[in-house]
Amino acid sequence: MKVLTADNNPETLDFLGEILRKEGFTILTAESGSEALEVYEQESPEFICLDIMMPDMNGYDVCREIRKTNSEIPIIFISSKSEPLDKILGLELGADDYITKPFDIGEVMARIRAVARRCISRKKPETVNESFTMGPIEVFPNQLRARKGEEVIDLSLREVKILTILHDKKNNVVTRDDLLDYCWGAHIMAESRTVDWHISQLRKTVEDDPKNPVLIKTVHGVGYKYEEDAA
Amino acid sequence: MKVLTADNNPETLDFLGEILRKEGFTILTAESGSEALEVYEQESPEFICLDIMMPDMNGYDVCREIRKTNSEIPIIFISSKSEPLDKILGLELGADDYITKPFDIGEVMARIRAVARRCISRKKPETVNESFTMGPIEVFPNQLRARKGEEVIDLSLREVKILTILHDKKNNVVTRDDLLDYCWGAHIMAESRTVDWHISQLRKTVEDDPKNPVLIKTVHGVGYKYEEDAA
DNA sequence: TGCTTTGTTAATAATGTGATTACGATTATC
DNA sequence: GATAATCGTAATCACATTATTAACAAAGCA
Repeated sequence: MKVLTADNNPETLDFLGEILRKEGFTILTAESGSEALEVYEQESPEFICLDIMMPDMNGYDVCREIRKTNSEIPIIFISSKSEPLDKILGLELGADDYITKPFDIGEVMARIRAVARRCISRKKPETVNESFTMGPIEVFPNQLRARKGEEVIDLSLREVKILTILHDKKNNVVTRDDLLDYCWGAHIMAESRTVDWHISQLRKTVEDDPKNPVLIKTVHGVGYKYEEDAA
Repeated sequence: MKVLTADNNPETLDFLGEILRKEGFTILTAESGSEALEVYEQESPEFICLDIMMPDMNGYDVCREIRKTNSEIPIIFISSKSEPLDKILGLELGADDYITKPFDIGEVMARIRAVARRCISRKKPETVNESFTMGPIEVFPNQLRARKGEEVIDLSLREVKILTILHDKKNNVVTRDDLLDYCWGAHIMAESRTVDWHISQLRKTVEDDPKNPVLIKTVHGVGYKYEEDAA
């Protein structure tokens, strides 16, 4: 498993890295916030340990940046900032744990394992060709694609998520709140007509006749649903 | 969300409970390890906070016991044992976090939220196709549908709620106020013939002969009722 | 019978929905 | 590096659906 550790102190980096390597991890390092982001982009680590006080970009911002596009990857802060408010901020930014320096290396490992257990073990095997069918279309979630007859439809991540949850909850009504929770993340700022807009867009690409949707039916006053047996 | 907190100190329990309640959680408490297990079995909480030093069964053992059958439920230790080895043990037993007393309540909340974010949000949306039967019809609340023989009837959310409460209180009279409370929300403005109208509409779709209702009988001067054994 | 309660209809009000448009942020292209 | 294209979000409007109310007819009860 590839672990990215970012800390402006090379010694800490070495120390942590050595221990982690012994545990069987592959280590990527960064000595600044922006370097951390670069490595993240290029190497796609599966786990991130972040210091907070780093030159040119602090750990909070790195976390915020990563969480914009990736709510899955486990992030742990390891910082000498030990005030409760610092910890709260870190955790609210979407980190999974916050460890203060000086740390006990055993505890760090235990915490990393605890977080990894939660995040990694749950990861479903990413078979590229996984698919499910919804009436006339076949959706390939990992490819962000769908196929309708001969036609290939490119989908955005969000659209795939919407289709996925509708498919998972087939025949049941899915409320807008549910959709926001599952497709956007529970903590989005405002609920508006955003969901409607996306459904509308989706219907344009997916439905044969967007005016008379077959796949995504609207349930007035409640939400949307997909009916499996709409023959 | 139901949270079980176990601590042998009632004051800690009260303190934590109060805060958690303010955050919108439903609180279950236990003052000993065995009590915690009992409550866990009976109430199926979705989140557990465990003290370690408790009479008759310590938190480690409670955690171990629960993890034997449930690797999903988030567990957090909140203990005054602050040695790294204690923390490591707790985390290796399958806990998701370990907080030492005295704790900062904000940090505790942030950590609970962080863990919950991971564990709960990932929960697979389950398709629950529950149903109940009322005489000749079968109602699927989550689908906003009913089936009468071969016929499928689409229902509005309100209609489903009306049917549900009538079914729940079978053979008892449900007053209009009850219906307003349950189907509209306790604080609505309207106190009028609105209920009657909805019942009327419902009978049209649901009853074979709306003039001679079988499912929804009116009880003059009181309200409506559904009789289970109206053969 | 006389009074109250309930059922039904239709008019009106309230709200939900989807298309269009516009905007900001990010990414791609030159 | 500046400009254009794209994507997600927000705001708005027109339209459709649903809810509420009033009015009156019908039914229940004393």
